[in-house]
Amino acid sequence: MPELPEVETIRRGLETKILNKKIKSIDVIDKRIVKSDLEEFNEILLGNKLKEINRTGKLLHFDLHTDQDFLLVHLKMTGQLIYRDNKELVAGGHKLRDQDVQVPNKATSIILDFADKSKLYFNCQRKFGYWKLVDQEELEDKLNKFGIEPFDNKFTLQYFTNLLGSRQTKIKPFLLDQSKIAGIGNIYADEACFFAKINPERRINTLKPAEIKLLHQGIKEVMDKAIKAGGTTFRSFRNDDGKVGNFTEYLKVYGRSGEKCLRCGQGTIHKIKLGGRGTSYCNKCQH
DNA sequence: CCTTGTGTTCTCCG
DNA sequence: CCGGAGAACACAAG
Repeated sequence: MPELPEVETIRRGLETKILNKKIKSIDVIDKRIVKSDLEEFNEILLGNKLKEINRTGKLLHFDLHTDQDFLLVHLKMTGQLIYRDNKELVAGGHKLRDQDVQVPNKATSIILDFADKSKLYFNCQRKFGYWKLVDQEELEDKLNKFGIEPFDNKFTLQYFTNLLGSRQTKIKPFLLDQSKIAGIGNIYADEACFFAKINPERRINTLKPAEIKLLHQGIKEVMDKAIKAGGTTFRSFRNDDGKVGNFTEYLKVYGRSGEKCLRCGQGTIHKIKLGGRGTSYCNKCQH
């Protein structure tokens, strides 16, 4: 599941590769992905250049060379953005090395061809992801709906404490709310709660200041380490080179249900449903 | 029926 | 009665 660390991994990767390259052709293989008028989509992108790649939460937004034009790309659950340079081009597409994703493949939904013969492939197995062209106003409307970025300097312990307030709601669904904090998804919500030794079902107004401090630290630390490891590949995540992320081996609770707790050695990782989401935690050391 | 991110809809409460 | 909050549900495809 691409969450903040995975999307940031892709953003950093692509930033060194596709900026200011002329888009020579666009192949929209699956029209469902494009949420703009297809004709207009082609018209604006053809011959254009991507000037900047930004990320807010789990959403990528490309600043196009022409004024007032922005491209939103959301990976949702299974989206991949894979870049291949002209050296890897063979008949029928780009051939890959071991453990890589081969592109194009049956999940490939959009292909951008750049003037230097490099290509950007958008793969999306479940077709939930989208590409959408927006103007400045729509971009701002969209971005304004997001809460604070966890790595924003303004995201201090005090800010987090104020944000939590005296709500009675359970902590995990709150962490997943993109309008409060941007970019936390199911994996890092569970991992941050584990870090802070907090049961994901705890009501916010029962959290002690020391627990809030640990949770604030956990959100930042877990995602910082995940970015440094190039993200988590649980199922389909690949970086812009088509490679898996290495944070998977550091996961403490996500995907470990039924296994012994790696911290206390006594508890077992339990899996429950919380707010409609699978939720994993240690029954012994998370209170 | 499961997976998760997100948008919509509903209810509740002040 | 309005607005916000939060919960519940719907939807995407395999």
